[in-house]
Amino acid sequence: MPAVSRLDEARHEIRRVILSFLEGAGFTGLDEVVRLEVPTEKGHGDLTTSFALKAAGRTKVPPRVLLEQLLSWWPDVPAVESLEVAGPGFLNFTLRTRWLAEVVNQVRAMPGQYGNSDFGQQQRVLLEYVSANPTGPMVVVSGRAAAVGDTLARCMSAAGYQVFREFYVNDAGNQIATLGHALALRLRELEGEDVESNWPEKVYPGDYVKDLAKAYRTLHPEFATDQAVEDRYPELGAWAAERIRQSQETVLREFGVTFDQWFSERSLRESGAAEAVIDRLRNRGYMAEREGALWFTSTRFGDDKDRVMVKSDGSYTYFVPDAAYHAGKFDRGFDYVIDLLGPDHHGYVNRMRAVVEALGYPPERLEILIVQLVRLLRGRELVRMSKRGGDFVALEDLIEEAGVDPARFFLLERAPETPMDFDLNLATLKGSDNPVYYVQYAGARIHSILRQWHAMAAETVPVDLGLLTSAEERELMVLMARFPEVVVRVAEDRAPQHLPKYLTDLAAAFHAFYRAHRILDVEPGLRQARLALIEAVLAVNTRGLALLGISQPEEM
RNA sequence: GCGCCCGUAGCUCAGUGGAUAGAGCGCCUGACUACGAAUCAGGAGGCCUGAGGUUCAAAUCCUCACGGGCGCACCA
Repeated sequence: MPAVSRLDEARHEIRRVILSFLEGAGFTGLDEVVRLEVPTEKGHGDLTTSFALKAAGRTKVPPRVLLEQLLSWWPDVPAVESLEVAGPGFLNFTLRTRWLAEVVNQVRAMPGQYGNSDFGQQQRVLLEYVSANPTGPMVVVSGRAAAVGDTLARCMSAAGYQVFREFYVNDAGNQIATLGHALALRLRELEGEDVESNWPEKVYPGDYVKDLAKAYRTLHPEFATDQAVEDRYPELGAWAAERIRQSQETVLREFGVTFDQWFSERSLRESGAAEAVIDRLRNRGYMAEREGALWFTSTRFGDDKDRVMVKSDGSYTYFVPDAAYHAGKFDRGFDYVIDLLGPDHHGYVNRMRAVVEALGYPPERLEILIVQLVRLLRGRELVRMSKRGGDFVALEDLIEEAGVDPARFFLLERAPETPMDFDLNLATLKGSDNPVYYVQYAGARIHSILRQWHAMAAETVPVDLGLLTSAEERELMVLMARFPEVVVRVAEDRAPQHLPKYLTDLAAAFHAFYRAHRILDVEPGLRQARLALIEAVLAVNTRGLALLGISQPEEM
C-alpha cells in the first residue's frame, strides 16, 4: 500500500527501519506488530509505536532493553528529528519540522484534490441509502441516512473507491394502493364529501395527500370523482408515488445529496427478476412449501426463522423484490454492497445476509449499517415525528429551520449507529454556540486575510517553508499531514464522525496560531511563508467541509 | 421470551487493546487602540452502569447482571 500522506510516508520509512533492525537482531515475523500510531497525548511525539511491548512475549527481551539497543543503532532517517523511549516500552518519534513543512507544498499543488488517495484501489462499491418509501414526506432519520450516505460516498471516492450511489424506490405493492386510496378519498373531499369522519384505519391521513389531490385535479380536470374507486387505487397511487419521489429528489438535492440511480422496485418486478430469484433459490434447494406458502429456508444460514416469499394467495412478500434487487447488485459486478438501513430494519439484516449467501455470493461483501434514530428536541421538549399525525417534522422543515450546513454538521458529528438527540434550538443558533460556524469561521478569517494581502499589492518573495518553526505553525502542518488518512479512516470504518472532529481540531489550531502570530505585517520572507501556510489550511478546511457537503463561506 | 444497538463530565457526544479518558454546550476567571472577539488563554466538573474474566496493558475484547432504545408478520 503506497503512502497516502506526508505523515504516512514517515510511518512507512520508520517502519522499514525498525523491521530491518529487528531482522538484524534475529527477530522475524513481527511485521504485524510494528505499527506507528498518532499518539492520543501531546508530548508523546508525532508518531508512536508499542511494538516492543507487544513482541516481548516472543522476543524474550524486556521492551526497554530492546528499545535502547534500537536507539543506539538508529541511522539517520530524513523524516525523523529524534526518538525516545518512554513509559513501559513505547517508542516516540518527533518528525523534522522542515520535512513536515513539505505538506504545505503538497496541498498547494492540488488544493481541490488534497486528501485523495488510492487506498481503495478502485474497488467498486454500491452504496444504497435513504430509500425512503414514496408514500409521504421524509422524516429526519432519512436526513441522517442521507447525510451519512452522501459523506461516506464522497470520502470513499476520495479514498480511491469507485462508488455508485443508489436510492431504492418501493414503488410497488400494497402501500402504493393504500396511497392511491388516500388520494382517492382526498379527491372526493375536494368535491365536498366528508371523508374525515369515516377515515379508514390504515390509509395515510397526512395533509400532504390533500396537496397531491389538488395537483391531480389540476392536471386531470377530466377525472370524475366517481372514478375514484378501488380498482383505480394502484394507478392513482403510482401517480402519487412518483410525485412524492420527485419531491424527495428535490429536497435531497437541496440537502446536497444526489444519486446515480433511483432504482424502481416496479421495474424490477416487471423485468421478471422476482420470479428469477425464486427459481434460483428453488434450484439451489433453499425453498420449501408449507401451509400453502413458499418459504425461504433462511434458518440454514443463521436466521432465526424461515421467511415466506410467496404467500398462500400467490402474491410475493416484499422480501422477494429485495432479494432480487440485492442479487442484481452483485450481478452488476460490485466488489462491495453497502446498505444503510433505518432502525426499523434491524430484523432484516440476517435474512438479507442469508439470501445473499444462499444465492452463492460471498456474504461478507454485503455490509449492512443501521443508521439509528434521531430524536428531535426543542430545548427539553421532544418534537414528535409521525407520518400518521400531522405533527411530524419533515426533513424539509429541518433544512428550512436549521439550514443545510448546521443540519449536516450535527447529523454527521455522531457515530451513525448511535441513537442521537438533535436539539433544534442549538442547531438554529447562529452564534458561536454552533460548532459548524467555528470551523467555517476559520476559513472565512483566512479569506479575509488573503483579500487584504491582495489589496496590499506588496512585494512577493519566494516561499521558504524553513521559516515556519513555531509550535503553532508546526501543529497546523501535523494536522494537514494527517488529513488524507482521516479521509481513509472515514471510508474504511464507515465512520463519518471523524471528519467533523478533525475539522474542529484544525480550526482550533488555526485560531490559536492566528492569535499568537501576525501574518501580514511581518518581514516579507516570513509573511510569504505564513501566507502559504494559511492558504494550505484554507484548502484543507474547504475540502474537508466539502466532503461533509458543507460550504466554506468567504465572509460570514 | 429471542436478536441488534447503546450506557463515558450537569447536557449532547468523541475515543485505533496502550502512557495523565477528551471535545462542544453550560458554569467560573482573564485577554482587543493589533490582519474578523463567531476568537484566544486558563479553571471547576469522571467509580467510563456494575461484577467477574483474558492481557505486560481494558472505556475498548469475552461472560453475566442492571438500565435505555429498536426490532422480532403469509405488512412494506
